[in-house]
Amino acid sequence: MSTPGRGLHGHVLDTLGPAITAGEYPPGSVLRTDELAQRFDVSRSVMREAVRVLESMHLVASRRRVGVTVLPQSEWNVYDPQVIRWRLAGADRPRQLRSLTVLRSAVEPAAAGLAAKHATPEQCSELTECALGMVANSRGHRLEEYLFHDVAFHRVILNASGNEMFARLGDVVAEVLAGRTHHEVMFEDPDPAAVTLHVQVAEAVREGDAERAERLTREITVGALHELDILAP
Amino acid sequence: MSTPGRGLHGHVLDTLGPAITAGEYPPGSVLRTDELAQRFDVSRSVMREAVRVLESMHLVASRRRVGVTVLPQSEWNVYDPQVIRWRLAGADRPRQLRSLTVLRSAVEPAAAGLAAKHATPEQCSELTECALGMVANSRGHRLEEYLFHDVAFHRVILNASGNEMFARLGDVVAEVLAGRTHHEVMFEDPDPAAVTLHVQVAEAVREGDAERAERLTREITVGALHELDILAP
DNA sequence: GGATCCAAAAAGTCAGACTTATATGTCACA
DNA sequence: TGTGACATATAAGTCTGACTTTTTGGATCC
Repeated sequence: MSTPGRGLHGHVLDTLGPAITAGEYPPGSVLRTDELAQRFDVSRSVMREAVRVLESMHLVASRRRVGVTVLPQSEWNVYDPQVIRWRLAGADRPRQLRSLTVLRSAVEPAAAGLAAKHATPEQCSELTECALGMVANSRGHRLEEYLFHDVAFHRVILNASGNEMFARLGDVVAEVLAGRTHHEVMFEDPDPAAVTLHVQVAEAVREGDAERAERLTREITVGALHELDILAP
Repeated sequence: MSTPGRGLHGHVLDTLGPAITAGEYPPGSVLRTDELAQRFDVSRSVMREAVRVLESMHLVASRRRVGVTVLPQSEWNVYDPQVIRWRLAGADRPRQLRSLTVLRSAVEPAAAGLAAKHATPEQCSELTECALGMVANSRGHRLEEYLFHDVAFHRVILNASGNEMFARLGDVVAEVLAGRTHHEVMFEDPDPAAVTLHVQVAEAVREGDAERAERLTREITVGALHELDILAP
């Protein structure tokens, strides 16, 4: 997916991270560095590096004479892309998808409004191109092609907002959209209404109509939330 | 502030992190682990742990035969609380405050709307208490006391939304509010209109009026944005 | 000029010895 | 019986030095 096999400590993280975020070790569980090092067949130095990374994500806390304690979910850095990926790969994927979708529905309309004010001509073109790509692939079960343009569309909006915090949510949105296509029930072609809305958002941004861009994007995200309610009520 | 002196590698991070986020090492700069270890007078193992943490924040990338490369700002995990703190402590604090305030103005109204639906009686009480605390300290230059209740108020809203992603922005909001009080020009007492709005939001949440809670909270955040425009146009 | 090979450089890994903080149990004393 | 001081064991933290692996850049050769 992202950066696989960036050393031994990376391999350890790929195993330990998902295990912790999946709740395999309940909060308060204590792990010992030496034992983990043995289990993963790596040296203590490598294991320590892995623990440091988990610590920086606030998944664990390391204390002398105690060990490596697993922290409660409320402490986790849930905005860390790595943590998001681990959790989306795990058991409570539905819960995770929902909370991310709620976040989207707060952020994306605001981003679209700003994009209408700040988008460069290039970004406007890209946006139109993405919307057209969505239209072109909205029928005939071309789900992957549709997804590709959908993700690109939302990335452009977030980037064009000019706000760094918004822009960095591009990966999150991509994960959510991909998750919807790949894991949820999706036999049918995308909702034609949603496709139209994307085209209209591109229009509004091009015309600099912030209010309209925001309102239309809100309709898109409300639709996404509604979809979740239908699939997992 | 948070977890000072959690070992030697923590001290290294406290120096290197702010230096990198402050742009002291331009993107593409190459550092060598051994040299850094010497500079900070720590062993290579400790230095490696620090580098691993910076790497997990996507501030740097470590490659064999090359060294530790500083990544461009666009790669940074800007939602990492540690990174946020480092950047707020640095030179582009104003920019950072602005982008965080824009984020707030997208998220908090939505959170308030959800809070109106999901807040427990306890949370409603807390909210009212906070609002009253703000009123009580809104005059006579009791800025610290006012800030305390203001932060608590917004934390309760975010938590009561029931959305984990929103809830985890409590620390960010706290930093922004604290930053405004401590570093921006703020001779005068808080805007009475803002105080009233907080009281009204507490009311709306208590009454379960989501639409009103959202609208009032939007007014608060619009005010915060407007304030920034006046101070740093 | 281009493909191939070589050597240096820096990160990566490992093993072992030592240090330090601290939770916990022990024991004396009240 | 409870309480405080003290000893001890434990696990993280640190350091060092040797070795491995990957990769870059240049030298060499065709």
